[in-house]
Amino acid sequence: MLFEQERQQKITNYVEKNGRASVQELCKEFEVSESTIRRDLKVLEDNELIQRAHGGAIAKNGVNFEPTFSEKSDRFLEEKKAIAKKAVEFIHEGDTVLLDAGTTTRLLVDEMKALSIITVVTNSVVFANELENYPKIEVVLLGGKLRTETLALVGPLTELCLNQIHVDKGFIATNGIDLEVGLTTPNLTEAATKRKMIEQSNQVIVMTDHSKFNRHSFAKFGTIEQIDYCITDDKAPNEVLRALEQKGIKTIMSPLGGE
Amino acid sequence: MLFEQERQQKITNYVEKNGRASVQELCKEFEVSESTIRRDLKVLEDNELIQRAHGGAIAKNGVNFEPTFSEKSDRFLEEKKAIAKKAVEFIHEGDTVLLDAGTTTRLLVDEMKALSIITVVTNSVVFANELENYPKIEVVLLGGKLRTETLALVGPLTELCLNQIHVDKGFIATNGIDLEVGLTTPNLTEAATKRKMIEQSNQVIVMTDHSKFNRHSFAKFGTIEQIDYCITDDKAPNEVLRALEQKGIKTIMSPLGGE
DNA sequence: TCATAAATCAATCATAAATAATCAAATAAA
DNA sequence: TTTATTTGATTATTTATGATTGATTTATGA
Repeated sequence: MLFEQERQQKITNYVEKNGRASVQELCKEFEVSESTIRRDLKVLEDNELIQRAHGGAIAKNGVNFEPTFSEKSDRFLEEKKAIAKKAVEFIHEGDTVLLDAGTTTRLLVDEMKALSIITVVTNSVVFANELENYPKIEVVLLGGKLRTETLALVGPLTELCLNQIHVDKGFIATNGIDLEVGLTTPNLTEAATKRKMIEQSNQVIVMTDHSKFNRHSFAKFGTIEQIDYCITDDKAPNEVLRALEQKGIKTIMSPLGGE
Repeated sequence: MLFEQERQQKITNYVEKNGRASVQELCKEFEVSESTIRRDLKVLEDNELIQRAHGGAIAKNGVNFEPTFSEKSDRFLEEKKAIAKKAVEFIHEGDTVLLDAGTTTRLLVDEMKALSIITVVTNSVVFANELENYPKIEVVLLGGKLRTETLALVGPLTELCLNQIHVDKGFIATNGIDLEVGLTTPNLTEAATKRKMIEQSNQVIVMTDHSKFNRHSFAKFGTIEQIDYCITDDKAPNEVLRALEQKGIKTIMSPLGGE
C-alpha cells in the first residue's frame, strides 16, 4: 500500500511517461477510488506538475503544450491579480526593480504599464516583450540560456549579469513557501538564478498566492529570513502569516477584487 | 478518446501543418461533431493560435507560408532570402553560432529551423522567441538594455555576456560596407556590441545585400580585414567583391531564386 | 445588380459523463 | 483512549458533447 505522496509522485511519473492518463486508467493502476485519484490530480495541478483535463490529466512539459493553454488554465488568476495590484504600490518613480519570471509576477507586468519612469530588470523574455512598448520604462533583459517551458533565462550567464547590477526592489515568485524549508522551486538552475536575484535586491518582495504556503518543491533558493515583504491573497493561512510577522517580515494580504 | 485540450492542440498542429483545414475535414479526422469542432476553433482563435475562416480555419503566422506584412515591406527581401539560404550552409551539427540582430540575419532564423542540434547565441529577443519552439536548437540570449526600435539587446551588459562566450561562427549584419571605412552602423552602442561579437567569433561571416556596398554610416564597428566570409546577392558591385577576394576574404554571391 | 439556394454558423437544449462536495468509515497519529 | 488524516461511497453540480433550429454568410444564376 502506497503513501499518499508516493502515489502522487508515481502518478506524475505515469502521466509524464505516457503524456496523458485518464482517471479510470489511474484507478486501475494504483487500485484506489476515483475520488482519490481526483484529489491527487488536484494537488498535482496546484503544484504545477501536471495539466488537468476533463477525464484525466496531460503531462505538462510535454512538447504538446503551448504557454497560452497553461495561461488560460492558470489557477488562482483573480488572487494573483489582487496580489499584483498590491505589489505595484511598492514601485515609485525612479526605482530600479528586478522582476522574476513567473505566473504571479506576470500580472505585475500589466500593472506596471501605467507607471512613470522606472527601470525594470527581468529574466523573462515575455515580460521584456510586453514592456518594450512603454517608453517610460527602461527594460534590461538578463542574458542566459532560454528555458523553453517558461521562456525564462537561467544559468551561469544570468548570474553573471546579475552580478553587475543591484536593484532597489526585487519581486520574486516562488513555488513553495514553508516556515521550515524556506523558498523552493522545482528546477535547480532556476533556483540558482533566484538565489542570486535575492542577493542583488535591496528589498526582497515575495509574491505568492495562498496555494504555495506550507508546500515545498525540490530546489531551495532562499530562507524565510531573507524576505522583506510577502504579498499574498486573503486565503493564505493565518498562522503562517503571523509567524512571518514575528520574524520581522511584513505581510500584505490582498483582498479579492482589489482595493 | 482524446481530452478536450489534447484535441485542440492536435487541431492546431493539423492546421499549422496543412496551412488550412475545413470543419468537415476536422470532424472526420477527430471523430467528433461539427459543433465540437466549431467550439474548438473558437477557443483556438481566442487564444490566437489559428485564424478562423468561413468553413474552417487558416494557420496563423504560417511558419513557411505567406510572408508577414513587415516582411513584405522589407526592401530587397528576395535578395536577403537568397543570402540566408547560402549562409545556412555554413552551419553544421554541433556548431555554436552567434547571430546578430538585423533584417538580413532575420531570414537566416527561418532557414535554421530545419537544422539539427546547434547552439545559437543572439542579442535579438525576436530571434530567441522564434527559435524557442525548436527543441534541437539551444538558445542563449545575451543580456542587456532592450532597444525598442530593433528589439535588440545592447550595452555594457551585452558585452559582458559576450566576454563569457566564444563561438565557431558569427553571422553579422551591417548597415554599410566600404573598402576604406570598413563596417558601420548608425548607433554607437550597437556598434560596440557588434565589435565585441566579431572579437568572440572564430569565423566572421558578414551578411549584406548589395545596397550596403560603398556606403558608410556613423559608427564603425569593424575593419574589412576582420571578415572571413562575405555573403551577398548577385547585384553586389563586382569590383568591390574582387577587392575583398584580394584581401583573402571569401565572397559568396547568392543568385536570386535560391540555388 | 438582385434574388434565391446552399452552406455554414451561433444559439439553444438535452444528455451522458465527469467532477466537486459531503459524509461516514477506516486508518494513522497524538 | 481521542484526534486528525486518508479514503471510498453517495449526492448534487458542472462540463463536454451532439442534435436541432433559426440566423448569417457565401455562392450561383438571372
